[in-house]
Amino acid sequence: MDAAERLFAKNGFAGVSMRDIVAETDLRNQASLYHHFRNKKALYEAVLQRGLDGILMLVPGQGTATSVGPNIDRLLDYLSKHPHLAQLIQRAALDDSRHLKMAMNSLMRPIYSQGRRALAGADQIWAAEEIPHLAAGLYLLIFGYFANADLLKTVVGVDPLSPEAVDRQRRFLKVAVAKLLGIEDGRANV
Amino acid sequence: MDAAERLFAKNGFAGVSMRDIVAETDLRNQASLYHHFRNKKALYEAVLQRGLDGILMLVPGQGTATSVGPNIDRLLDYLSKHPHLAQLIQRAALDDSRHLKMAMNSLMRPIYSQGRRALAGADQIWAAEEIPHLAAGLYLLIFGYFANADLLKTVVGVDPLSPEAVDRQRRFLKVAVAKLLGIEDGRANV
Amino acid sequence: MDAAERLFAKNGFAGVSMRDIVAETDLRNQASLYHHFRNKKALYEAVLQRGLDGILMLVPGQGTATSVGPNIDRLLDYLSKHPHLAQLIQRAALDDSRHLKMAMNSLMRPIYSQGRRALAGADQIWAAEEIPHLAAGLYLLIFGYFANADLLKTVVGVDPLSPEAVDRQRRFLKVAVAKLLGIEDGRANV
Amino acid sequence: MDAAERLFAKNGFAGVSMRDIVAETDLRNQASLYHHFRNKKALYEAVLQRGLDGILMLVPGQGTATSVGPNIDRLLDYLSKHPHLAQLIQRAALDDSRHLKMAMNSLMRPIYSQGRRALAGADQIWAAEEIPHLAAGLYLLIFGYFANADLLKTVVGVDPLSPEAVDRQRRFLKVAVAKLLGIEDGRANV
DNA sequence: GATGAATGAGGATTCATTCAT
DNA sequence: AATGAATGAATCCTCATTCAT
Repeated sequence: MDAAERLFAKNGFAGVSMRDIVAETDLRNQASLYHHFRNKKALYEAVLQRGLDGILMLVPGQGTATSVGPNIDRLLDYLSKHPHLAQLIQRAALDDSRHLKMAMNSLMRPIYSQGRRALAGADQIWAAEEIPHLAAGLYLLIFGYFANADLLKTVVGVDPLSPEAVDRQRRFLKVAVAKLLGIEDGRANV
Repeated sequence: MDAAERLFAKNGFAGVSMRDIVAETDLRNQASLYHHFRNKKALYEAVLQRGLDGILMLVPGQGTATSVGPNIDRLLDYLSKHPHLAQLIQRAALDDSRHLKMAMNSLMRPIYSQGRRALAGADQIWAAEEIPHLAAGLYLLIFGYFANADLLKTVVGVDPLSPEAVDRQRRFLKVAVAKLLGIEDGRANV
Repeated sequence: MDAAERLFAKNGFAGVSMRDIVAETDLRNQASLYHHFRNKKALYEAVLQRGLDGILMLVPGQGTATSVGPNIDRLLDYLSKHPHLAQLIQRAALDDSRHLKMAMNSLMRPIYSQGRRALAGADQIWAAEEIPHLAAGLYLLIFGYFANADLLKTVVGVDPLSPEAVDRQRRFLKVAVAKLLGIEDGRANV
Repeated sequence: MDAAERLFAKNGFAGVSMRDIVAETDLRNQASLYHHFRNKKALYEAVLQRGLDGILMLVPGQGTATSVGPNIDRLLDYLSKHPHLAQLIQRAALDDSRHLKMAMNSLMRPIYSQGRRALAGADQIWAAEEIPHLAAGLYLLIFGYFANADLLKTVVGVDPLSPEAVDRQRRFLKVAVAKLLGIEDGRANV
């Protein structure tokens, strides 16, 4: 349910009542919801899984050799089109990280493989033990921007989800990632 | 109240009841809480403000010229000693970003000033309009690591708050920030 | 429906939901139940009536002269083969005694006639006004054993429905009834 | 709570709602009830325990040599003064016999000791293995009369709780018990 | 300053039942 | 005859808050 996704993203699991959700629905009664989902948690998990699935479809499957750049493009496109998603995931991470374990592993895979490639190169930027920190950092840079869009808006005063802002963030991210991954050609494709 | 801070950080405002808080206290009655705080929201805001104040004491006041490096050190020390704080702030950002506006402005000030100094330099890495994205990115890299400690633990399998992990993150951050700010001396002080 | 009988016997009318009943059925939907019974009460009454009918077939029709002994045998056989029945009836008696009035009248008839015969004899054991108490007592001795089988099991620690226990109860009842009805030949047929 | 006792006795655990109970109380709100009892089950068990305690105070403690007769008198007095009690216990026996185990053991103790005394006598009426059946029978005769008062009323048409009826039942019980325990002097003290 | 009791509103969930298919 | 979906009312229980003591 789209309504549930928006509400859970904005208010968190505990901050949303079944009443609230039903109120944004054609259904006239909470009982009807229970016909489709066994309970609130089941609804929440369905919403979360749907969101994660959408993201997982963007990242290449295991074994595929990829560079990070196109992944960034795809992620930014998707996240800016699904503005609640990053918040939903951020909240899920705070509430109960187990829900996200599988999805996160998949998400970080390309970063790891890219990191390993960097390690194989001549100028080792990162030690092997630093790769998880790098992966976490890239994840935070990408998802955090959208998850904290509200905060950014009130602090900076500009809508971070406007196409122009997203484009700026895209350019920023490309350069930043290139720098972090040690690809010297700063403004080129990564 | 320390108990309240921990609970709000772990479960969010809506996910914590006055009863939960009282249960982790010497107080035997919810009514006693109302002697110290007008209502739940007042308690929450007091907790949040106390947390933010601790952080704001770390960053230099307006007008002080600072480099980012020492700030990173101070922040990492403080956040690793107050493990709930980053979560509390992340939740506050998701729940209602207005609470954080002032604190965020102060936090980002040194980054802005550093960014402006970079702009004044010969090799302009970032355009003026990208400075907010840079500031957000640095904030995410620093705070996000702690806010998502639970997630990191379940994904990577290592406690991100152990002294060794924090040290690794410190080294990683220093290098990353140096790269992002265009200070070429990668492993040096930033 | 056998499932309904078992459930109503174990949990009482209010303690059983239509969902519970459907769950123990081939039917996949509660709506299907309403095809066969107008509502929950109708289902309950059908179940109860079916149970009572089975018992009423055991006791002789009006006007038939009977001794109590064979009736006891038939009742014990039947009740031990339908272990829920006594509970169902006991619950019905507690919930709404009107349902049982007719059945009870029929059940007590042989006791009354036996009692009247006793009254006609030389040694009047019971006064006419005591006959209802006697009838109630015999009813309690016979049905109560099965209705309280669960309690007996937890208190005595032996399954009261095992063939051996039922046989003991049968012998006990025969002697007890003989004594109460004033038939001196204690261990003989009553 | 007296109101709860009456309601639970009449309608059973599942047949009584917290609303119903509150409605028969000075309390204006269900929440108040939860201040005194953790949940519905706790309230029910408190009510049941209070009822059982009242009965247990009537039967002599362990080791005390007693005859059954005075116990019958005391029980009849008490049960007729607390008309819901027998129903409550009967329902508890049907719902979950474990609640009653201790109370039942205490109740049946005098019967057992009396039974053992009978066994020691010259004319053994009951075999040792029949003693539990005898005890159960006496229990049923005594408590069943009150537990099934409603049923008796609709069948016989006379109020079984009227003083006259209780007196009749008392006389009936004394004779019946004397006969069952093999005390020949039918109308004498047992 | 602390506590036990009370309370109205709302929390999630289940109830018996109906209706279109 | 059977089912999936819907629904209003009721279920138990928790919420934040207040008040007298």
